[in-house]
Amino acid sequence: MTVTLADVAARAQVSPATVSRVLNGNYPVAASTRERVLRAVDELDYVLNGPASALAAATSDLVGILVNDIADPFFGIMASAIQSEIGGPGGRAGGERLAVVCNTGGSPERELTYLTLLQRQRAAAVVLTGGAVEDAPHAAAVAAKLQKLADAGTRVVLCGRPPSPDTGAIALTFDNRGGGRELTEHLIGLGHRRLGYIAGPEERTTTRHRLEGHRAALEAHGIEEDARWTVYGRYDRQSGYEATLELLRRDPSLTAVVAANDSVALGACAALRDSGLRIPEDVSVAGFDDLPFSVDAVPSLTTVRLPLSEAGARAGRIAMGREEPPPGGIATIRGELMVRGSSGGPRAS
Amino acid sequence: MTVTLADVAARAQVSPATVSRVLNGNYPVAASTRERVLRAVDELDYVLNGPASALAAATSDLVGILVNDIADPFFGIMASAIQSEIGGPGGRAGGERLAVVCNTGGSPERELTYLTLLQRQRAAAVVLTGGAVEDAPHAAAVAAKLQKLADAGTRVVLCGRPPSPDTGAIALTFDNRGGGRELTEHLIGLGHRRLGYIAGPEERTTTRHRLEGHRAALEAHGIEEDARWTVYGRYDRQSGYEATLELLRRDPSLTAVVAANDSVALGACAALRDSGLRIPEDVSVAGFDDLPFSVDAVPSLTTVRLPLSEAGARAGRIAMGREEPPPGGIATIRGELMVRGSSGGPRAS
DNA sequence: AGCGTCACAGCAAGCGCTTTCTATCCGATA
DNA sequence: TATCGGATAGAAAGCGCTTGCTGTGACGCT
Repeated sequence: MTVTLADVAARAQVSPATVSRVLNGNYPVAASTRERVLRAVDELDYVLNGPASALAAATSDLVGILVNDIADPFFGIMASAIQSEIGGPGGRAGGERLAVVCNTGGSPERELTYLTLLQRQRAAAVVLTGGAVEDAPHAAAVAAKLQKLADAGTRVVLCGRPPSPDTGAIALTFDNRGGGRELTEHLIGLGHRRLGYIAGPEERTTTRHRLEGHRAALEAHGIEEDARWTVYGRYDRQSGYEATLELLRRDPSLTAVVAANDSVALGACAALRDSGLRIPEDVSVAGFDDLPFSVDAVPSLTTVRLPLSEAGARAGRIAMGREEPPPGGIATIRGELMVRGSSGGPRAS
Repeated sequence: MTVTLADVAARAQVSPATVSRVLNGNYPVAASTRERVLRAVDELDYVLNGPASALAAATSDLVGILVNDIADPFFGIMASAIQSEIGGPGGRAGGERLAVVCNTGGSPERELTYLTLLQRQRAAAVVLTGGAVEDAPHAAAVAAKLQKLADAGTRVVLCGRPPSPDTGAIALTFDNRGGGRELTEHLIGLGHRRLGYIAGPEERTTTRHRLEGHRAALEAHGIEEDARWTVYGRYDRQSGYEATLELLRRDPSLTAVVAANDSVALGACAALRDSGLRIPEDVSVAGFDDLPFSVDAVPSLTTVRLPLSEAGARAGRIAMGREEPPPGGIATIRGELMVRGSSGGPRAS
């Protein structure tokens, strides 16, 4: 039924071993033999059996990429960059590898299950993107899993995720705290003193770090934060919309709204507009990430640019062993403040 | 070193066969035995060897999803929906399956290579999303590959892609032509007679179909198209920006610009604004797809909504054999015209 | 001429699991 | 009580490939 190595060997009049070696190309094979084999492969339209070779060689060419939400460009961009370096077809490196993008939906259980699935497939490497969940038991479970993967020879890279100490995982972390702080300082510098903050899900590291940066900025400038000024939500537009209405309800005198990310900021803009407020004349808005659409918003969004693509590419290269991991296995990647149209001085109050 | 089935068997005092049966759960195993085995699995922290079981069982639990550009929400949304039905952790269906999202970057070669890689892994199913390339040799090569996959028992589903006759592939096709026509008719209905069109890459089916719809509308209303009114580009914002400037240069009297998709439309809006034109007072703009950000654009984008999520979910279910394929293996999915702020009557000329 | 050296090619032993077929134990049936 | 069939468990034969080790000529060297 299906063509096997043996069939090719028979046709090329060589042993299966030789065919295997031609296909894997890491053993001397005479040119004439090689050609004969390749011809047979071609004629029989032979396709290697992946599982069989993975079993025999005890390695696989799968690389897992875990993302929270594949529909979110934040992850899409990173995944794309990672994958471009993983190889896959078109990648520079030989040895075609299959990049597996796994959508965890932000769920800790799914994350764990995917990790197990990848472990089961004996993945060559795994890249985890995006913030982690702070829940201690889960964090421990994930750490244990990463440890195990690393022990089994799977290279583990965290991209845009806090380091996971003692697991052998390389971490490329975004400086969310620093970015958050810089962003809020920018607004404070413009004269804002009453700033609302729309945070992401409370249990995520990214949420906490950005918020901490925000608060550090407030504190540094002697601004006492009002508990009403922070609302938690999700990392999506709708959440931003609703949270903004809530903020406005709690304190209509706010002159700026800092959002957990750009999508949230967009929702915030919509809510403000629907409430009859102008941006930035009445209320300034700031996002985070600088996703492609942010520059197209009207007004364009003041935000913190994260080098998603660069970070992803680097993570991919490290995962493939094509780049030295950073010293200590940890690198912090800074964001860049992008001042645009959505932020301005506060209205006279 | 690594724990194998045999180790578990030894520990549970049963044969490897029994362990396998417990794990796969499709053979009667006494409750007490099962429990003993599961305990051993737990204690040893055993993880099944995927390749080995795939080899022995001659089936794998990998499902491939091919997308043109993972960083583009159009594909991200579909991929997400497909994956949610594929199972993966959290999916309803048992038998966890690993969804593999492959980024072709729109390149025919990569598409083919990924298909081979998937074939090599003996994927359980493959879903191809997005338009195809029209290039005949390549189309034939892909068709042959799909045929082979289908023959090997891999379920093949096309989602948002034209049917591939005689390959055994199920097709859920978007009615790009109809949508394009409806959209342009809307603009014509508003009084526009001079409409620019920013198409996607010339060799893609999606591009052609949408353009055909546009032209059909023009023709139906007796509007003769000026060759200067069509510009080809890519499916991204920048392309829309540049193409719009080009259109404006060619014919400043245009009163509407129809874009290949929403991203392009956003670029068009930016270009128009930068050219000092108001939307829709001076020039109306229309997009296609209705991606999430379209409603947030200012003005919000008139576009054709494609039920990406629903289509993806359905494709996923069909791929998993959990839903009947449509009669004839082909279903056409219609878009829905969403009239919003970016389209209005033409300026008095 | 004799022998060590290469450069290749083949043998065969698995890799870790699934699954068919067979053996066994029991309660049920006559 | 002898027989049977159902319910479980085990033995063993692969699944298709990789790879360490073992030939085997051909060549070059002394």
